Amino acid sequence: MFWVYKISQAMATATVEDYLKRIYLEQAGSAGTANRAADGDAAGGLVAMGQLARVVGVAPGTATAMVKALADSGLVNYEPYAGVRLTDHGEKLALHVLRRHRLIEQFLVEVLDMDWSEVHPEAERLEHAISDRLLERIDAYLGRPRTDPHGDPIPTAGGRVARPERAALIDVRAGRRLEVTRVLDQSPDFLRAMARHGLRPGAKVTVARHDEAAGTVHLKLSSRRSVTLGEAAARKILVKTRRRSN
Amino acid sequence: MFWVYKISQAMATATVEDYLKRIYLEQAGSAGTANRAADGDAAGGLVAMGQLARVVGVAPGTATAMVKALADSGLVNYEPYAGVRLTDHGEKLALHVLRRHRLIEQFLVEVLDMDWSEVHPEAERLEHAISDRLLERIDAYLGRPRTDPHGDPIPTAGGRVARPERAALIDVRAGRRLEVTRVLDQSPDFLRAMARHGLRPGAKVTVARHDEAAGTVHLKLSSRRSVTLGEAAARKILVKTRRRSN
DNA sequence: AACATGATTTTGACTACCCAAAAACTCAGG
DNA sequence: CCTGAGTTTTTGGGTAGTCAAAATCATGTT
Repeated sequence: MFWVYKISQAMATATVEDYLKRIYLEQAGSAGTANRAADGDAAGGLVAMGQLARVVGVAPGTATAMVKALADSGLVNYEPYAGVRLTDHGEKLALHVLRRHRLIEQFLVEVLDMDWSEVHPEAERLEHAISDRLLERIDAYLGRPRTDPHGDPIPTAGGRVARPERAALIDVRAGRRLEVTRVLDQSPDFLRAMARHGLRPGAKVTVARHDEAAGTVHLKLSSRRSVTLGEAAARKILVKTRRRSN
Repeated sequence: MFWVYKISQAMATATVEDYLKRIYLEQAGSAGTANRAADGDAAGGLVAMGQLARVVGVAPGTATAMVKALADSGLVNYEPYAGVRLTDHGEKLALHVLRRHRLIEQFLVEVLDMDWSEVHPEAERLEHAISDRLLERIDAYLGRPRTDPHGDPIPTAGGRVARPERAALIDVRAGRRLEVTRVLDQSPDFLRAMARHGLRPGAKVTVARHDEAAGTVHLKLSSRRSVTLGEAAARKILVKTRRRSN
C-alpha cells in the first residue's frame, strides 16, 4: 500500500472539509446542466478525479489519495477509474461547510459592508475557523437569510437546501419581466462587471433581444439602462419571471 | 542536523503566528511582574523553553525545533539553554496577531453579543484566518476601540501598544475609589465568576478591607454589593483610581 | 483485435508539524 | 570541585498533506 491515513472522527480538518464541499458543488453543478436525467446510465453526480483535482487545486494523485481516505471514513463512495460521490454523511458535512461559507459571505456584505466581489476568498478561510455557536449568532443577527449575496441558497442547520434553479438569462424569451435571482460565477472580475451594470440579485430586467448570430443578449434594466451580455455571461445569470405587480 | 525548515517569507503559518504571540505574551507578562528592572542581569524578557512549550501546548523538544526555525528566519533571538526573545520583526508580527485577536474578541462581544467568557477560543482560531481588509472593516465598525472585552489594550495597525499596567486590586489601599480596567485571566470559569460579581472593566469598586491573615480582599461595588475575593483573584483584577467626579 | 490517447493510480520523495525518550547541559548544595 | 536534580537538546519516528513522474487502465478508432 502507499499513502493511507485515518480521518479522525468528529473533527474534519480544513482540507477534508474543502474536498467535501468541492465534491458537493461539482455534483450539484453537473446535475444542474440538465444532462443527468437525460443520459440514463446512472452516472448521476459522479465526479471524475481529474475534475476534482482541478477544482481543489491539487495534482491528480493527491486527489486520489485523499478520496481513498474519505471513502475509508465513510464520507464518499469511490469507484476506481470512475469517480466519487458523497455519502449521506459526507453530504451532510458538505452542506454544513456550505452553510458556513454562505452565511459568512452574507454577513461580510450586509454587516461589514464588504464588496460582493471580495468576500469569497475571505469566506473560504473563515468557513473552517468558525464555531457553531458563532455561526448561530451570525444567522440570528442577519435574520435567518435564505440566500447569500450571489443569490446562492443557504443550507439550513438541518441540512436542507432550496433548489430554486431558475432559468438562465439566455434561456428566457424576450419581453418577459424578470428578476435576477442568482449569479453563478464567483470571480471578482465578473462580479465587479455585473455590479457595474446593475446586475445583482433583485435587479429587474427584461430581455430586449437575443441575437443568436452575434452571440449576444440585449437587456433593458428597470433603471432604463441597456446592457449587452455575451452568451457565456448570460448563462451565468439566473432569473425568475416577475408577477404583474409593479 | 535534524528537523529544519524554512519559514516562507511574507506568509507565516498559523503555528508560527501562535508561537510568536505566546513568546510576546510571556515576555510582556514577566516584565509585568516587576522583577525585570529589579534583577539587573539583563535577562529581561528571555522566555525559557519549558515555559514556552507549556503555554503553546507542545512537548519541549517541539518548541526547541520551532524556535530554531524562527531564529533562522530572523523572528527571534535564540540562546541555547537560556531562552528566546523576539526580534523587532518578530515582535511586529506578534503584535499584528494580537491586534487581530483582540479586535475579534471585541467584535464578537460588542456586535454579536457573545459572552466575554467564550470569545477567547473563538478568536484563537479566527485570528489566523482573517484578512487585513476585513480587520480594517471590523476596526472601523467598532470605532477604533482601544481595548478588548477583558480590558487588554489593542495594538495599533502600526504596532504600538498602550502600556497602562495599572495596579492590581490586591496592591491598592482600602478606601480608594477605583475602576476596573483589566482582567488578566481568560479562563471561562474565572470570567463567568467575575461577571456574576459585576467585576468587568468599567465597574466601580472600593476596597473595603484587605485581610492578609485570611488571604481575602473585601470589596464594595457601586451597586452596593459586597464581594470577597481570594488573593489569587485579586491579583488578576487591574484597576485605576477614579477622579473625584460622581 | 490492436493501438494510441488520455485519464487515473501508484511510487517515491518532500514539508510542516508533532511526540517520547535518550543524551547533554546547567547550576545549586554539599 | 563534585554530584544530582531539573531543564534543554537531540534522536528517531509518526501524521497530514503535497508533487512529479512512471505505470496502469478505459476507450474510441482503425
